[in-house]
Amino acid sequence: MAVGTRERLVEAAATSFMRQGYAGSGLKQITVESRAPFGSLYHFFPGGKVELAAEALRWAGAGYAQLVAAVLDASPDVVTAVGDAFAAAAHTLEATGYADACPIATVALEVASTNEPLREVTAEIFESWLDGLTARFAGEGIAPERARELAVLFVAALEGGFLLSRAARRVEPMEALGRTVAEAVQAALPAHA
Amino acid sequence: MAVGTRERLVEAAATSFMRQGYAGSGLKQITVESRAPFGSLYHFFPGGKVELAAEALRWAGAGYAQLVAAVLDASPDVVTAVGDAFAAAAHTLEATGYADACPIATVALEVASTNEPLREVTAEIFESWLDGLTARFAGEGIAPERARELAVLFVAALEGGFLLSRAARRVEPMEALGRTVAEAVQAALPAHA
DNA sequence: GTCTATAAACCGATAGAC
DNA sequence: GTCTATCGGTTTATAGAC
Repeated sequence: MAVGTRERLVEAAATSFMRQGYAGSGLKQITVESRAPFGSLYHFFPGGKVELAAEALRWAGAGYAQLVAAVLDASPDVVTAVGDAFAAAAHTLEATGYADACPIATVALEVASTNEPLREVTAEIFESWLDGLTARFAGEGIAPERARELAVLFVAALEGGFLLSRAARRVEPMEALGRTVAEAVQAALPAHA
Repeated sequence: MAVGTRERLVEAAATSFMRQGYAGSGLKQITVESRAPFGSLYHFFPGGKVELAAEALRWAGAGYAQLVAAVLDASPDVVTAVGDAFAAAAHTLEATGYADACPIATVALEVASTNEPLREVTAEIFESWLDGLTARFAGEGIAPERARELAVLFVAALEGGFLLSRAARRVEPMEALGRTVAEAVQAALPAHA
């Protein structure tokens, strides 16, 4: 088999959760879009919706981390790279009609006070993102505590940018954030004049 | 009457949407918590869930803007004020078990690609917040374009801070953002050395 | 006009035939 | 292990009694 039923279920679930949220996504619809029989869902995920969501979030979270890392790796200096990451996010928003954004955020806010197992999954994903970015900034000679602060700023601004730009259907907030976050990173560099 | 049925419905809806999201909130539950007969909901809001949500979002959005403005007004200098706002948000998160955060964000992400009327309501609320903050920063002698960028940074970082802190159930991200955003405002002040 | 009862559709989840 | 039929419960919304 090229792509198994199980993988199609995870992918369709991740897309549906990103665009419609957790409570707004129906399992029926996910199986239809996966071209999977409804019963197969409970064959592969005996834990039902929560187990499927946990796997979809982890899969999408790892993919998004790779995507951001690739954009950051493409630029030689870290300040330009940060600006490019926000520009890439803005471009993706425009290209997809403001549908493709963070695959974790909507669900994370929904489950933060209502579903403890899924809340822990989203916490692990965000923490892994922050760890990777902290190491990257620290590799530029920035002190660890400062590198962590910049990583938090990067992720929070990106998430806030998705929120504001999707609501307004304009990329201006995301573009403005690219400038201010890049400046903050610039100011933290040891070689900063 | 002290507080009318209609106002209780709006308040209960706003709280439910903030904690459980739009799709995750049931009208039945909202009427129970409002101590309102179910039929009264459609008496006051013939447009049903969407009309109730639009009014609840606008009401909560205006209230949150007032809350933030009060915190910012309490401090004489704007840099301290920005730090205080993030500290206040962190304190509220801890005091409410990470339940009381932004009353708009969860719904805004849910409806951004699925409900055009409500998406427009969330866009108007965010834009009113940004307008108020832009005017405040401009009042400090910061150029309009720069003031707008700082307003976007403030709101995006606050929203990203709610997301990261609620997921992790730790206030460290929100506190770190208070420091970095305050620094960004400091650097933009005309009197900045 | 306030409230109860219920309609009609959909939800997550399961049983069981093949 | 693939797939259908359906369970019991909940959803939004409405009809109609009082």
